[in-house]
Parts: sequence; structure tokens; C-alpha cells
Amino acid sequence: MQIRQLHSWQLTTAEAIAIQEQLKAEVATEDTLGTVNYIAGVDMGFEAAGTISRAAVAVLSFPDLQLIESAIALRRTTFPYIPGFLSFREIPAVIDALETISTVPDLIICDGQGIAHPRRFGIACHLGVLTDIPTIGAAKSLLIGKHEELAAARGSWQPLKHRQEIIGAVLRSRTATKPLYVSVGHRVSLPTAIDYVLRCTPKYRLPETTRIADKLASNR
DNA sequence: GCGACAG
DNA sequence: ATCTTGTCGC
Repeated sequence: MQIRQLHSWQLTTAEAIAIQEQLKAEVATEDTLGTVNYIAGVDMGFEAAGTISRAAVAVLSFPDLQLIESAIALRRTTFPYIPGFLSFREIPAVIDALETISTVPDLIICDGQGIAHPRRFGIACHLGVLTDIPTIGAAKSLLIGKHEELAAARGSWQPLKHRQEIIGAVLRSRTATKPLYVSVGHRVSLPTAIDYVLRCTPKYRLPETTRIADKLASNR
């Protein structure tokens, strides 16, 4: 698939902030997804002391969650890890991998935040705006926001709030395990995002999509 | 100025 | 993310 090149990736943090502030206006928070037959998971791994980025994309059928196609892309790492700027470090290699797949996904679940971000433009939003494919942010830990205590049962969730705003949901994808931080990426509402994440976690805490992409990205 | 801080 | 073995618990 082809992905539009909206900007350079060789940036200072000040320039990155300007891009986030500009592109967040293109993020769609409502549902505009069609029939979902394929869901992709994307994840990153690093080699050579972090100098090489390894992106993995796994396209699974939905709702049966069977691996249909996968791709891996290696690329020199050019941006450091700075909380709030994850997309500038990971998306270049992810795009390389996405460009080689033939099964265009109807939905992408990202390993990181969507609008649950200081400027409401986490990696899931960024990838969504660039590809114009519906995306969901499903992170393993918190970036920003506060929430009430969460019940232990799978399926229970609490709104994640930041400055009077609901920016996502803290979701128990598996009973008695640490929750997932789910937020809107692009073209998917929060209730729909929660629903897809639950339907992609029939057995483990992490979505099957990211679990498979994770294995591909880590060489083992 | 002091902490918090996706992967 | 990555460095790393065994071990506790359902």
C-alpha cells in the first residue's frame, strides 16, 4: 500500500511539536470504519544497541484472528526515545513495513497511545492520519491522565481523564492482570475501540495482533 | 523548580 | 525498548 509523506522525520523536538499541533486537527474521533475483515498489529524491536530499528506488521483475519500476512522492515534509528514523541522514532520503519504488504488492513491496533497524549496526538493518531486507516491506541502503561480504581474482572474499565477531558479508557483485558490503556487513534470512537480490543484479547492481556507483531519484531 | 514520563 | 534464569501461581 502507498502512504502519504506529509513531513520530514529529521526534526528537532520543537519542529515535532509543531507537526503534532498541526496534524491533530486531522484526527477523526468518530466511527467511520467499514466492515472489518483484517486487523493489523504493529510493533518495534531494536538491534545493535538501538542503532537499528526493526518494525513488524502482522495482519490478522477478523474475528477469527488468524495470521494472514506479515512484514518486517529494518532501518537506522534516527530519533531518540522521548516521552511524547514516540511516533517520530517508530513510524518511519513501520511505514517501510506497511508499504510491502498487499492485504491492506481495515483497522490497525498500535502499541502506544492515541489521543491519550499531552497534545492529543500519540503514535496511533499519527499513523492513522498518515495512512487514513482507522487506528486504536492500546498501550501497556500510562503516559498521562488519572483514573479511578478498576475492578478485577475482564471487560471492566474506567475513563482515563486529563484536564477535565476523557482521553481514553483503562481496560481490564484479562482478569486480575495489569490493565491496558486504550484510546482513540483515528476514525474510531472510544466505545468501538474498547470493543475491538476486547475482541482481540480472547486469551491474553495483549491483543493477538500486537502479540504476533511483537514476536516478529523481537527475533524470537 | 520538582516529579512524571507510551516504547 | 533492552540487559537476563529461575520461579511463583493459576
